[in-house]
Amino acid sequence: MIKSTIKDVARVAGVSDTTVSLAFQPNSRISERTRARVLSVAAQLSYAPNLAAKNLRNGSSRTIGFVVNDVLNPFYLQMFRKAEDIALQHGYGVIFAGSNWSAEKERHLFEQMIQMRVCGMVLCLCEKSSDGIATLDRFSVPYIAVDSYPGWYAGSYVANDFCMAGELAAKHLLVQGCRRPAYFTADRAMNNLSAFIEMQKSFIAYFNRKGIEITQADVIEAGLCIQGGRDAFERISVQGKRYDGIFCANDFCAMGVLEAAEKHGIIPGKDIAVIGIDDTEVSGFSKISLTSIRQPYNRLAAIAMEELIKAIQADSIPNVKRKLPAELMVRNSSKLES
DNA sequence: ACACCTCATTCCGCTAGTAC
DNA sequence: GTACTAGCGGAATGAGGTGT
Repeated sequence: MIKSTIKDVARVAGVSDTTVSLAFQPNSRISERTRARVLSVAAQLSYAPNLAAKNLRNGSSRTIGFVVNDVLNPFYLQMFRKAEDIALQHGYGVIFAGSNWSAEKERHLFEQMIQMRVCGMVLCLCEKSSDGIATLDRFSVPYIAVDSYPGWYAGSYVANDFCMAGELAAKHLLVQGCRRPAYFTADRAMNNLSAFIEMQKSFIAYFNRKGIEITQADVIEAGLCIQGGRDAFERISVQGKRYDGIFCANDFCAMGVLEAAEKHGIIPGKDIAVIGIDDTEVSGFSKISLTSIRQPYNRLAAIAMEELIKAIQADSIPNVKRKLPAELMVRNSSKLES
């Protein structure tokens, strides 16, 4: 525990506490000789400026909150890393926290961050309740939603274009010759997320426009993990359903589908085309070679953080509504032999 | 005259202590 | 039970002192 204060350093260095404070600020109005002496004493006494007191005086924490749904999810971590880089460049720190898909925990995290006096927040919303957003509005905390946002949300966002993602998947499957497509969505706890619904709608609509019917029966609750994909494929096999193209709500689910299909003697990339979304690092691994839809998570995090900091510095509300395009990464799992 | 530095004061939000 | 006050640790700043 650091026990030295600015006064201790000032006493030992033979200067005032003001001079100690100035010594820790670059380009401040003290001589380099005094600065060196003060910093040397500070080092001897293991003194570090007290951030809490600094924040107390300034009325600002220079900290931005970043709340996601699942801290273990690789693309949330990827966004966090980029957002933190941008924040640091502007002299801000970032606190990262996960709601674990719970509206109650989400609101609790927002309240905690308000009490910590964060300057603003970047949000991956669980979309199950508007209470959290109402709380941020009540305390005039600037925020930007990233990745996706629910229908009732009226604030700023930098989101992925999930309609485009659904269409890219559908178009690719159709070109590969698929005529019996299915959509493997998240499990019941999460499949109301706008991202999954948008992808589902645009995927189905594209096929319907091309005269291929997809009904609710072809929308399979699978989940976002490998086991979920395996189990869902086993279920449809037992039911006797045969599909020639499957679009999964994420890459892990798609990997489970690849494995289960092979177990049934159905070869992905030959008998069935499989597409995931997120383009995780393992998807490109040659043994897996999963076709996936790449979302521009780094750009998304960077734009959101830049816009948020701009608004904080201007003491205004962020004003950005952007959807970033997705990109299809074609690999072996979806190349059907015609 | 100028650079460098000190001093005194104010401000911030919260809370323990005190007075009524 | 309520209201008020002091003090916590720094930053900021204007006024003023000191040395060259």
